[in-house]
Amino acid sequence: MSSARSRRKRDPEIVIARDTDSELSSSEEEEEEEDNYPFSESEEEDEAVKNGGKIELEKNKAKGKAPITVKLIKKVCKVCKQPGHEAGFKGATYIDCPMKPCFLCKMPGHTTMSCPHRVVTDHGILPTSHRNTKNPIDFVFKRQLQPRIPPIKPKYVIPDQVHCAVIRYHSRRVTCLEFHPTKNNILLSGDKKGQIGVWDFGKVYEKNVYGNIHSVQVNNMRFSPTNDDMVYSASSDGTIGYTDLETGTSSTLLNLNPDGWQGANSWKMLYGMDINSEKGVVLAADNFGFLHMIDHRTNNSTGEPILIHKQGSKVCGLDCNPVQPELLLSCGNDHFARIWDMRKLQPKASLHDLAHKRVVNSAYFSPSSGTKILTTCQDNRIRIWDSIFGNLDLPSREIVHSNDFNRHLTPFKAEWDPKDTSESLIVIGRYISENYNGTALHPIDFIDASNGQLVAEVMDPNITTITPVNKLHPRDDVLASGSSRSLFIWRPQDKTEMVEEKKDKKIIICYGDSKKKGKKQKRGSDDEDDEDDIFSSKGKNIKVNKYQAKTTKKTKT
DNA sequence: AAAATATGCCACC
DNA sequence: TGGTGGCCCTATTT
Repeated sequence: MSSARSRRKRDPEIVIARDTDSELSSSEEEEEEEDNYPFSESEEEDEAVKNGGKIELEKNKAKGKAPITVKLIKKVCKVCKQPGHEAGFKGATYIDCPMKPCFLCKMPGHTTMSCPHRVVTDHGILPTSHRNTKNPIDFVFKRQLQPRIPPIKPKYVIPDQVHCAVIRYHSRRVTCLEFHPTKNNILLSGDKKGQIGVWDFGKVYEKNVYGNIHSVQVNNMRFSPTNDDMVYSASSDGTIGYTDLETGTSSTLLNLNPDGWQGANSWKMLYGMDINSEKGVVLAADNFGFLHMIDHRTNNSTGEPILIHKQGSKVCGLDCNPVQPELLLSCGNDHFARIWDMRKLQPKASLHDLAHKRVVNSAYFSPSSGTKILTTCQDNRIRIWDSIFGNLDLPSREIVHSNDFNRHLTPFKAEWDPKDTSESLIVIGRYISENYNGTALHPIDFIDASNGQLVAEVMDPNITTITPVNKLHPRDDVLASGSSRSLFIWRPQDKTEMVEEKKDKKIIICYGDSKKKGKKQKRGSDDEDDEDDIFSSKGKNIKVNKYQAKTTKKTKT
């Protein structure tokens, strides 16, 4: 029990609900800095390395002394297998393999530690050539649309404090999030296993998990524009589900694998999905490059699938323009984001192809005017096109940002703040960690897309996992994050404190792990009788001193 | 506490 | 193009 008390002392704002787990090892850990870092100065070792390691040295034979046998295991870098250096974490700081290009900007000649994009506040914008402003449409845009966009940027409100959380809510990692269109405290979450969670984070304890909708990962969810209770979901099982959140009843609107498993080469998966309410269609795209459409009123598919990306390549995302219903944006594994005219949907008939260097995880029109485009690419760059009416050959800005592909992680996607009328604030999780007072944490970055400035980096010492899934609330100053199997709700610090004065404190609920859940899977919804498991892994007792989201400076080591 | 494993999927040949 | 190998700051379990 003393451990629980001491944790509270360190982190007074967090109340652990249902703390049945009393064996939290009190945290004497960190800062032990066992300096065994394998750059040994010993002659023997140097020689050993020269000789290719793993050797036996026999000394002083001639002098008749007993032979000294020294066995050395060859120390090689786990990344490049070369001796002389080692890559990996040293404490909370990751040492790159010098033989590899920089893990952040991908340029050779330096490592991530010394990458110029790592330490600067503007995250390294790469300016592109000057825009062509002679375009007449651009002129119209500047006269008619631009005045609506306020010239002065609002002061950003950053939700930087964990307000509440459900730990290990899902049994597999979270893949997508969606806020309810009208109920402010309802968050939908999809996971790798195909389950969809409905969480009332206002009441914190109220949650529901639907496990019967999909058999594998949910890639996208959208509420019906005509009925708040109904949700469309696209899954790697090749189906679009249509679920009533009140009753849990679900129907399948589209099934791309009606004949079941015929091998990996033919199994279709659905990724990007969006709804065009003007046209009354649900759009979804598969991993073979095709776009599928479903009539939203009859719930029947309309027409044949259309090839919109390279044949056989995955379409990662779809986005309908919020202002111009004729405009559709897609992105995919063929390294392109494409702008489409809905009236002219046919192969190779896109209005524009936005070239990228790697897979494009996401592409979004800006939320209010629909005139900007934001993409997230696996080449560790966020790209912004400031006007779809201008010259689209090159992005207006490229922002170097750590959001690599990793098979174990849900792909990173930069998301607009839907409340920011200046259409500049974006949020995206960061892959690489920073050393925050001895703890490796992966922050969530708020970036001003208009200039590449890092506005804020938010993190919580209890969240040691990478947080690739983030969504900003459409109306409130709330950030929802999916990190591994857990969900987090962030609110601005000052507001949180106001709430705390009159109400209780932040609550973190913890549920049992997936194994335990297996025994009573049938009940699907409430597993509250499961044993709690409070931050059971490394994060629980980390000592991190006060940090400030807006002005955080990394502790360099 | 090191090692396995779950796994998808992208890059590359 | 299809097959194969990597897997270069994962998370979790054993």
